Amino acid sequence: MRYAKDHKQATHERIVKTAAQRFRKDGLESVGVASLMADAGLTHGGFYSHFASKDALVSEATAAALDASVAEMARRAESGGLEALVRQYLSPQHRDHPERGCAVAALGTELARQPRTSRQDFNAELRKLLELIAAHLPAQVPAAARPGRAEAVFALLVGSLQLARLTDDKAASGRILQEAAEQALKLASL
Amino acid sequence: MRYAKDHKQATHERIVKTAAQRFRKDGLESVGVASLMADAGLTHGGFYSHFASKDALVSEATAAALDASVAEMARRAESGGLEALVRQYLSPQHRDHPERGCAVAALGTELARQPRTSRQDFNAELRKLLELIAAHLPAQVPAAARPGRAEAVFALLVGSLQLARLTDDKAASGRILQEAAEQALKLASL
DNA sequence: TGTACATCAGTGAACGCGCGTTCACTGATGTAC
DNA sequence: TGTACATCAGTGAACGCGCGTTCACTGATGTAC
Repeated sequence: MRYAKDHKQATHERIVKTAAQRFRKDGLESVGVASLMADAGLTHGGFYSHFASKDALVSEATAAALDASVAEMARRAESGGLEALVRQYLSPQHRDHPERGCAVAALGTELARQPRTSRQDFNAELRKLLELIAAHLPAQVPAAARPGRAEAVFALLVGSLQLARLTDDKAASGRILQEAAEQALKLASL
Repeated sequence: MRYAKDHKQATHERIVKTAAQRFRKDGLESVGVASLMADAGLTHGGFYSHFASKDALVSEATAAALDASVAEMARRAESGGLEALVRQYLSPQHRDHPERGCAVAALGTELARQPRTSRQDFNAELRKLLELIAAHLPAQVPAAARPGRAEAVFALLVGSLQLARLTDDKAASGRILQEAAEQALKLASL
């Protein structure tokens, strides 16, 4: 072959990574194939030698985005426990940079409208994320209660971040984040 | 005038109502002006004698959608307290019918990307909703803690409904709703 | 070592289509005489 | 009461544009001789 053997794969990953950012920043429908490929330093024509359709990219990029978040959250939890994970999730930086943050908080309502088959990989990542939280709940939470508790904690994180992003008053937004962190940790340890 | 004096206003409201449903069902960008007007029994040309732009309709229809939800939630809370509100919000019917449900849960991530000015009316409705929840928190919650607590409770509702809509496993989805209802009521009364 | 060839990642023109928006019009009906 | 006119909510053709997708091609480079 005329290119290094991992050349195409590297390009593929670059497109996915670019898409994962753009989708979280601008939404699934506002990001066109041409503008996306330009962002990745390519022309739009080559897109279809990498993906069967834009939908296929949406499916792959949203799962990749969530996968990266799960990895980062795992690192946080490893070093600072659930509290570190929660405080990072509900930080002003996360609120102000959806393009690098949780794909559920950034794209949740749009993804819910996506056909089931396009969401499979995303859902697998979501299960990993919930297991991660469940594993880092305080020791006193009984095993049987952990999955449900993890879901409630994560739901609170997602909802709070979205409310903080929706609110037009910056002070209120910061208050929501802080309050939610306290409530999330309280809820986790009940 | 050749039409009854409230004729145009009635048409305007019909378009807004149709849009409020379609947007919650299909998202803000998937709903075109022509298809929307057809749904309301009109042709697309007349749209601009009712609204300055599609964005103006988005702004008006999303606020109207949330306003209707707030009214319904107020009715629930009036008759059955916070618990009735929570159980209705986290019901399978609400999960399966976003077109008639809460606009935050249906459109939250898209609305967060909308320009500030387009979200003003929506945000006013959101504040009303939070005040409604705050007013129906248990009596023992001190006044100072109520706004923050209401935000956390609502965030949990929004996040849970979105997770229940995202999950591809129907059983897990139902479990999320039930768990969240318990946790929300617990969180409200701490 | 040097040259000819085959490969294929990436290019860019072109496609049909639906989008938001504009505008000259139609025709039903309230008002004036 | 009957007719002529003015109003204006709603119609539908047309606009430029960007969308997702296709495809004949280019040209850099690894391989074969």
